[in-house]
Amino acid sequence: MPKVGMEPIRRAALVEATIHEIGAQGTLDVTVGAIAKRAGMSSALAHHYFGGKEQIFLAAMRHTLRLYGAEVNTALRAANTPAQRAEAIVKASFANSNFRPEVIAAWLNFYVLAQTVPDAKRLLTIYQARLRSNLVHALRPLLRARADEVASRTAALIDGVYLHQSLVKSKAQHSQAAEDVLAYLDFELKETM
Amino acid sequence: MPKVGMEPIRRAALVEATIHEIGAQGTLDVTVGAIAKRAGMSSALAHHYFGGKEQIFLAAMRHTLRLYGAEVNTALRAANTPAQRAEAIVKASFANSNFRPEVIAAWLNFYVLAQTVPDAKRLLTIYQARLRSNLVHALRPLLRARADEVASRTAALIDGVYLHQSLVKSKAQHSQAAEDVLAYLDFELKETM
Amino acid sequence: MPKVGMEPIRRAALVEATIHEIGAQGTLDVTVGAIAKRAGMSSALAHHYFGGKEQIFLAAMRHTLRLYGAEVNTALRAANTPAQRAEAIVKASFANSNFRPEVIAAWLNFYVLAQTVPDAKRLLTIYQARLRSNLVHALRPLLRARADEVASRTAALIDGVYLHQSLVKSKAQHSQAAEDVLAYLDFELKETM
Amino acid sequence: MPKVGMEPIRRAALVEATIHEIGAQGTLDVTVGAIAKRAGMSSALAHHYFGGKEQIFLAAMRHTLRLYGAEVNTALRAANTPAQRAEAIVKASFANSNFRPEVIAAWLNFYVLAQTVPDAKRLLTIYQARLRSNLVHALRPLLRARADEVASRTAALIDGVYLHQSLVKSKAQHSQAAEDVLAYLDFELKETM
DNA sequence: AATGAATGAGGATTCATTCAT
DNA sequence: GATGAATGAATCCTCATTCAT
Repeated sequence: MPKVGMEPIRRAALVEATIHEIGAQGTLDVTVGAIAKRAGMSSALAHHYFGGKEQIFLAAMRHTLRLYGAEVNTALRAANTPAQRAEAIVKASFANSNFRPEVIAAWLNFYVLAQTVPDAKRLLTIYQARLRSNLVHALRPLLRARADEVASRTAALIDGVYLHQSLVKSKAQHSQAAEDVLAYLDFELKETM
Repeated sequence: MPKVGMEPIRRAALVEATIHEIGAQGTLDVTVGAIAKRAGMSSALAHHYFGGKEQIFLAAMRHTLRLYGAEVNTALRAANTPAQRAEAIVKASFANSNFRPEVIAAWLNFYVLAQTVPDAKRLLTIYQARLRSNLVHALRPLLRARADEVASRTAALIDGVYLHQSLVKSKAQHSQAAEDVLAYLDFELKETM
Repeated sequence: MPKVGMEPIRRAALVEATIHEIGAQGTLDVTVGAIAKRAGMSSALAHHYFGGKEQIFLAAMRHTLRLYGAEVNTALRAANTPAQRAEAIVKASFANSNFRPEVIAAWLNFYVLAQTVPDAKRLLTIYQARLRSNLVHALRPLLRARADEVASRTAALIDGVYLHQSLVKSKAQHSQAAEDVLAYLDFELKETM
Repeated sequence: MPKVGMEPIRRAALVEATIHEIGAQGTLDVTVGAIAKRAGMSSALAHHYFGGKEQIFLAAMRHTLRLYGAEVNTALRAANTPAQRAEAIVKASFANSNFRPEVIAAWLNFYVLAQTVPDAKRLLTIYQARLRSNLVHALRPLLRARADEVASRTAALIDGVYLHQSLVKSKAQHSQAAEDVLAYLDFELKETM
């Protein structure tokens, strides 16, 4: 039992536990105690490391968004043409790591958190801006003036698919979801060529 | 002051208050007391009429969905061509009565409620099925086999636009939102003709 | 068990219990639960009626100060000469109802509360001002210019005697304490005559 | 940095920090963590050196009383006549080092501590006895039989002035306070001569 | 000597819900 | 029909204290 340098380990465990707990309950109505228990520690320690429930939630958000961002970046780096770039972004959005029931539920609840907690709103806004920016960048060479419009629509479509998926607790069919959005993109792109 | 016949009035007042309260707080974390106060009665009476908090929420959901359904039906009745029918559905989705901050926030939270409360999930599922069915019905003559796909996409797009709007507390630009989705539909339809 | 008009009864019971509890513990470190229990109700009800611990304390202070003020007024009304008035004030300060262990301990702790809670400080300041004013008024005809000085000193002496008494848990000897201060006053007055 | 011989330094730092913390908060409701932080060490170390919160408080009391005692002794050694001795005691009571806001607040809270902790009561009782004894000793040659009475009164007056001062957060006017009590003493003494 | 890690216990506060009137 | 009265249960958070290193 190491007694030093526990902080990053504990924090990571709590963040992980928070996402799973929110996912399991489908609500932000989870107790710090439940999160801490799942993370294998006392609720007092959770408070010690994060200062409060809200900060725990925010850390979980940051973690989720960071993971998502990393997924997108990795996918982008493997893409060579504009079309591949756009496709990469969409596929990353529905990658296995993101499109799991608990993450979908967490995502939905982050939107709720954003209604109340300014920092949460800020995080989500940044995420949306980055997503749109990535899409515009990929689509500009192909769609010119329409790139903005299509990017916005694609972004909304992605979130809409997530929202729908939150109702279907059955194993999330990520390939299906990705295909759905990709079909739309293809449609737009074929049109132009 | 008649003592009888108050029930429907009280219930309506509570439902109305619930939506506003959820909208104002942006959360389901509203107290029965706050709802009852806004509705001008004691929380005990709220319980008397609804039996519990969950039922109050469900009533608020039913009310919201019913309003939305009515809006769609009215619009549909004024439409004559398939294209007009599709357009009517989209426009109704963003009508003034639906696309207001408090209703948007309530809508988001209904999705959260659906994660926990089976009846809530059922209601939302019914809503989605009806929306899709309406869209398919309208689009079939125009898009044939692709009608299902486009209907699904349109439905997801509508919800995605709602979700995005929940982050922008500024006065919801319903016309803008409707145009957004309609542009997509036009795009699909022109393609075919 | 009457179910209506309980508020004043409950509030009075809580105030009473608060003073006794502070007296018994000798500290402000009493729990709302303990106070409520002593008053025969749940802590939730205590919060319902007072809004919070601080307000309970403040109500207890107001009650104590009001009782003291009443004692003084009653005594003053029975006094005819200036000398009798001064004596009445001192005697009232050490009357049975005030100079009991629990009240003495409460008094001490009110001074502590006043370090933190502005309203508490205000109450104590008002009490001191009134005491001094009463004394000055009584002493002016006898001591002329020295009335202010002697009044201040008498007031400080009264509080000092209280403070000393807080250390002696044995049955407070109020007559002794009153005599103590009265001896000082007599000394001042004889000097002048 | 020597690892040995730290104990007295650490203890002194903690005692000092305790008085300042109590003074700053106006309450005994200070955390060991806050005290330790102010003293520049971990709360674990504070426990290591003192064994517990109560002992830290008691050490702070002892320190304060010892300082006061030293101040009195120094002043007494410079006094030659009985009258000078009495005056010296009073002046020492309001010396700059004692009559500062934080010390006044600490003093008040020591009285509270004495309600609960027997050792604290013992310390305060000893202090009072010593003060009275010093005063009696000084006053006996001048006042004979009345020395006891006047000593008691003076002691009570000193504490009363402290108590009043605890309400006035403005810079403690020690000279004023001392004059106040000295005026009383002069009055008693002139009377006799 | 010194501290980060860790927790159990406790306390203020909130709230849905029940009940007597 | 309507409400004030009342509470149990739950939750966040704090803190003194202990312990391994």
